Amino acid sequence: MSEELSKQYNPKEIEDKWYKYWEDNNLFAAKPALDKSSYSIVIPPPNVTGALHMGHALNNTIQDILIRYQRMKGKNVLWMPGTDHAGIATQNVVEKTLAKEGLKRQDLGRDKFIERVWQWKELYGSTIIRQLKKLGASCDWSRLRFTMDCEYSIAVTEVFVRLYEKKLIYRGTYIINWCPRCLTALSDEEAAHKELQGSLYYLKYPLKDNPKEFIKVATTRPETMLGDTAVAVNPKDKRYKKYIGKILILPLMNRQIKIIADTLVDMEFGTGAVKVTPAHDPNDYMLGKKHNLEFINVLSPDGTMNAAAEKFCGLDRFIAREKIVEELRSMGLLEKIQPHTLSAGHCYRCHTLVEPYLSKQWFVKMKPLAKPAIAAVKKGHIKFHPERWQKVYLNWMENIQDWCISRQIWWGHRIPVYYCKECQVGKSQINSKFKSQKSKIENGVIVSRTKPDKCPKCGSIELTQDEDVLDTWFSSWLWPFATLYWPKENADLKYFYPTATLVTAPEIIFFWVARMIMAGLEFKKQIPFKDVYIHGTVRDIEGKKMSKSLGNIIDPLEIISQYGTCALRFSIISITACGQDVYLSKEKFEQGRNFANKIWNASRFILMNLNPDDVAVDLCVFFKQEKLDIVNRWILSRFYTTLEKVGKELDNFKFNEAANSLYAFFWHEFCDWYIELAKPQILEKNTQVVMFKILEKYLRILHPFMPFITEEIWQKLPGAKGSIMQQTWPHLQNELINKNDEEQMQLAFDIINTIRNMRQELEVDLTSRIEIKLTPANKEGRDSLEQLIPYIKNLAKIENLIFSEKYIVQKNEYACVLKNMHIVMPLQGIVDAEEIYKKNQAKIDKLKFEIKNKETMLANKDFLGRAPKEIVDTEKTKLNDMHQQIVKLEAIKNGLR
RNA sequence: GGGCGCAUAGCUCAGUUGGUUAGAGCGCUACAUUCACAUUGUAGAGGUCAUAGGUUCAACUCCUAUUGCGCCCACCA
Repeated sequence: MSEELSKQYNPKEIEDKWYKYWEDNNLFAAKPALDKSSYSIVIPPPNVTGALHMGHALNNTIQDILIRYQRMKGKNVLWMPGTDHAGIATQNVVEKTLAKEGLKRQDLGRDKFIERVWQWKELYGSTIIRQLKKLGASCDWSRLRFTMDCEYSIAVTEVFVRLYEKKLIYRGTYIINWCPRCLTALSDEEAAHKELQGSLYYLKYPLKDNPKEFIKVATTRPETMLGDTAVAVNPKDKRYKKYIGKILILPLMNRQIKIIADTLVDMEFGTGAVKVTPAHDPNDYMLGKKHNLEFINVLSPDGTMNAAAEKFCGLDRFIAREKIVEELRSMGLLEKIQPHTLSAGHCYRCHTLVEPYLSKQWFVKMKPLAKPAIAAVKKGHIKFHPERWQKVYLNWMENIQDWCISRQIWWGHRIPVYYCKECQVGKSQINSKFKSQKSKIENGVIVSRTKPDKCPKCGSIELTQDEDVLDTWFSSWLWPFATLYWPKENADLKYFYPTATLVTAPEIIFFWVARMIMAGLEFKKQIPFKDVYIHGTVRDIEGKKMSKSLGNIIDPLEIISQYGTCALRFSIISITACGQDVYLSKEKFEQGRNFANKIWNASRFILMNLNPDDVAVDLCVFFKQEKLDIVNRWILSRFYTTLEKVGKELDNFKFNEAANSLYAFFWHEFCDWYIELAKPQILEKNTQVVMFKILEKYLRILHPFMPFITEEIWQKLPGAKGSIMQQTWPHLQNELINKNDEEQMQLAFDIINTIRNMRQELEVDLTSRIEIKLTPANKEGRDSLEQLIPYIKNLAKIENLIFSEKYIVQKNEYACVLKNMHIVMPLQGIVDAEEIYKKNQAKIDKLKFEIKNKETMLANKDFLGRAPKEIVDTEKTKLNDMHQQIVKLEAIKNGLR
């Protein structure tokens, strides 16, 4: 007898204890074992700067459920943990701390700054890891990786070199997204398009031949006009035909620019004439190349105007915009300003408006990499859950653009490219004026796995490494195999790769998921994972995305300290339908807390009443030897039905349904009915065994969802050996599932509930014991009811239960119809007979209507031909029941009159 | 401009390939309380399944259109 369990579940006291126990006993450790098949998951590495938020909580709970489930099912599991160096984000954070000391990174210099970042990482970088442990994550922490680890860098460099050698990496000058705050190039994915209220400015450019005649152009960014080198019109446009080839004078700059014709120009938009700024707009860049125009860069990297902007030099782009508009207005060259909404890219890290900017960067040619990655998904080698994300993936992959991978920041993997001064090599010259696209730059570029001592061509030792670092995602896309020390082909890599499932959020399908598939196929010649489970976005109760800046965060750690980890995990899983967004409020975690408490108290009750000597038996053997009563048979059947259901749901990534199945079984069947029914016979051996075995097995299937509470209770069970983590997932025992027993019990429950209803309806004292007459429709019904009598009597508080053969209702009696059953109760107190009469009449009318529908359905040849036999049969029995009910209702009705 | 998702009880949402009387949690109402659990129990009220058509013996479920909300992608200056 255990009496040490407190009245309420107290998570704080036990969670850390059990987590430590698991770690101390190496229960998370994964080693290749040839006699077992592997199941591995790589964690989406959180940023080292990160702190646990609800998105992590959801993401990692799902992974932990999968891992713990597969571990118990006998798979050799690996959950690979790690963090991401998060180039720009981390650099920003460290720069902020520097700013507090009044320093800039340039004050420290590159090496010192990077040292500071590493220091910062040592101090704060493991915060998120500690928090993941609070969440119960069962990662193999001995394998913790970081995307800037030495060995990881080897993989990154290897990949760069291989791609370069395959001519899939190239350097070139193109319009890229430039963040003037972070002072770096961004990939297309890192420039998040947002709508903003802007203006459309109509400018007038005078013709050289006739300064009184103007061509009007419309622009949203008037400051770029300083870099205009042409105006373009559509060749079909009648308004402008006569001007094609003529020369305009660019105001403020007094530069001569040509009017060119190109079909790209939309005649409908603006004035139909468009200013062409090849250095500051992707479309204009294309026009510039096509028509051999000059490329004039008028912006500095920090978003101020540069020397090419002459008198506007040094002004911020937005101030310059105002000044230029003012000056044009005073010159009479501003036609009008219209409000205009446009969508423009913003830096995904600092939300600054990015500038399309001409600069020399490194790119990955994506089309050849995308091809096999598209095929892998189309052939079904990789499956998305829910399926709809497959379309999103394919759509992006089929329209993929080259990937700009160089970043002008310091924190990250240095590009493994070296330039030989002797061989006349230029380095990335962002701020240079562009005169010619044809440069000899590729001469003297050395791409090498290790730093070369001298130039292989001329032998010069004057080598400088490229200043830039690689996009963070250029290391993340190698995560599934680089964490296993690729390019070394070791035993771990062979055993655990490819991984089984990737669990992630929709936001990073392009950034990460798609690229991992490409990398896996390119470098490992194998898909990186078989299933991709995309969960929803966590939002607040108003549907807004949870974010620090909006201040609508619910802190998972706060929920953990208030309600416990198990409550957090259970709640968040039970409200996360496959791929749907999650709307959270604090109150939603009460359900998880209440459930944990319910499990706690039910277990406490069972343990208080348990005789340990009785329960040390094998359930199946016991079941075959003993003749169990229907209540015990029923709950066993229900348990195994639930076990089967939960297994299927987990295999199909239906986590919320699995959680709800577990919840409904335990609370509404095991506690509400079984324990209540079993109380009078709780000391009988049969009940002891069944009650205990179900609790013990149930704890195991609940464990992946609620690891701490199940471990705590498990350890208190008599005969418990080791951790619940090490137990096997219960085997399905089909012979214990008995649908007939389930139906019988359901009938008993219905009777009990009906009697309770009748008492309430008739205002009969609910505590008093009364006498009830039951009229089963046939002998079988009667036989099956006889074994249920004690239970029904007890729960429905019936003094005496009499079977009667006739349907006749006496004068001071009231009756109800339940399926093919007739329940008669003596009338007590004052009851409005007329009202009951009317109610019955309404029921009869409704039934008649339904009978009519059923009859036409059953008379229909199409239905009989198409519908499965089972359905036809059940429909027929239903119809029969209905007819019988009508008869009985009529009898009751007539009795009342 | 293209694509996707959502609309079901007062609120938040489930509902597997069309087939019981459409479910859960929270909230609300009534009753219960030395009994494992008030973080409880029993019951109740509350739904024209967004709207309009169509397919079908049968539609919350499939098709078409409409409305409202949300998300993603896109070079309209």
